[in-house]
Amino acid sequence: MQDHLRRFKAGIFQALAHPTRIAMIELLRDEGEVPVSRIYEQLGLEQANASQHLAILRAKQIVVGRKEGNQVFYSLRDSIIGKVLNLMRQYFQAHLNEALELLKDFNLEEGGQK
Amino acid sequence: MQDHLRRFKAGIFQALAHPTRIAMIELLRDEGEVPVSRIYEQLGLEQANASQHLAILRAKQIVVGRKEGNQVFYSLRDSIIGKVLNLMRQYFQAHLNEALELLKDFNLEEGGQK
DNA sequence: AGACAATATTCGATATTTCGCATATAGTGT
DNA sequence: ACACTATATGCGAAATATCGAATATTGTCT
Repeated sequence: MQDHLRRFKAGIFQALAHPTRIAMIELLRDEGEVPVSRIYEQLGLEQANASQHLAILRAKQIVVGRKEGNQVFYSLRDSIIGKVLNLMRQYFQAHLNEALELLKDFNLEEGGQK
Repeated sequence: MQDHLRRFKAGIFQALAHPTRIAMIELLRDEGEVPVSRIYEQLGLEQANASQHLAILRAKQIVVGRKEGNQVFYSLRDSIIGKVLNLMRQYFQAHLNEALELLKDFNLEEGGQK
């Protein structure tokens, strides 16, 4: 019973657990409602890739799409998600030093981006 | 530049994106500082599995361990993470109906737990 | 209906995550 | 040093996530 709830929450976090999707959410938070083209152009993504990530956000209902003629306009469904990202920014700032260390490690591990 | 920051955030969310780890964080939020044994007994986990999940939380510095004699006591490093989970609960409640639909789908897909 | 534009879905390859089991490390007591 | 307890780590298998390329869907215009 409790576990279902936790799976639900974990699912939301999973949806947030990708840099591209975070960028998308931040974009929607800042710009309101935008067409898909705006999203992948702004973020420099392949159209298909953007659509896949949007599908994930849609599946978790973090984002909603509104069809208008040829295009689909996306927006955040609930400002709470935006707030979560704001809290994360606070968190990041609160631990800036450690975060920088972590970043260094990340980048070392990966060498180059994929 | 921005991307590093997003990777950092995504990494944190990734760490939160597992029901077991959410349970752990909620336990620490509610009980303060507890030894590992308390964690895996309370949550019904294998000792090794609990330790692996704790390692992940430790790597992201969401959790800190304090050695005392034979045992290691864990606690949340920053209450902001607890707040994030609280926000998530708000989110869950705000969209209870849709959430229930999602849960149904989840459970259908999986059939049984793994 | 046919051409075109915007978005979505499918497929296959590669990478990452998760688990259980086995083993390793570190601290305590004799 | 040895046994014992608490916690951590390494390994291999199965599941999941990610990407780019190709294709499908849906809407618009003529």
